[in-house]
Amino acid sequence: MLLARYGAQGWWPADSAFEIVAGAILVQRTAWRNAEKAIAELKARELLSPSALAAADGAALTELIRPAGFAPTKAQYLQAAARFFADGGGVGGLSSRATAALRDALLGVRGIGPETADSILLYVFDRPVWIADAYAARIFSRLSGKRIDSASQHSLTRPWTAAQRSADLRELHALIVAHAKAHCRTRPVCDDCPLRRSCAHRCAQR
DNA sequence: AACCAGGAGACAT
DNA sequence: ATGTCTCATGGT
Repeated sequence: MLLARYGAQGWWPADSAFEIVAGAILVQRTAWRNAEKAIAELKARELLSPSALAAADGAALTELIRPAGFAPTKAQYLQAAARFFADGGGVGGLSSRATAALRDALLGVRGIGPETADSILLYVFDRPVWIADAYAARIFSRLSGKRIDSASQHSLTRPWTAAQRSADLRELHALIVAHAKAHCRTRPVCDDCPLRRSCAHRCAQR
């Protein structure tokens, strides 16, 4: 029903797989439009490849991505990720690994935490993974009427995904983001929420 | 002019 | 294992 309401989201457009990786890091705790500016700067300088980004000057990189916020930190994160992909033989080289092993390896990279790792698994490596992000937590908390803490956010959302197709999970994640943005903010009551039937608590009007 | 936007790491408990 | 604190910028 979310699909009917919001339509296909065409999620995460990017020219290359590694652009998605960079985007996933740059967008952390940041509005997409700000991350987008940083990506445009990187793209204009041909820095959106693991080797080029790993070789870039850190201070210069910091200036390029300043619009995305947390620039000094994210510059380090980006280069750590670039090194990881370069050392691993790029997306192609890494894709021979099993999902669980790949996830562990990603989590070992500075700047790649659970959400970013799962986003990369789903959108770069096409693995069927549920993304338990803040938006999903918001929706589940509205549906259940309970607060979703970090622990239950992790456990409650992960197990049933094994049989799902990655394409569906991509779309679902995108729809959840769209819905959470439109309805599940912090204020109460919404009359036209598509989840209203099962929405024991309430959704928020914008 | 406060408030928020696809988090993650360091650190303490 | 589970909570705080900090990090930084641009748009409403």
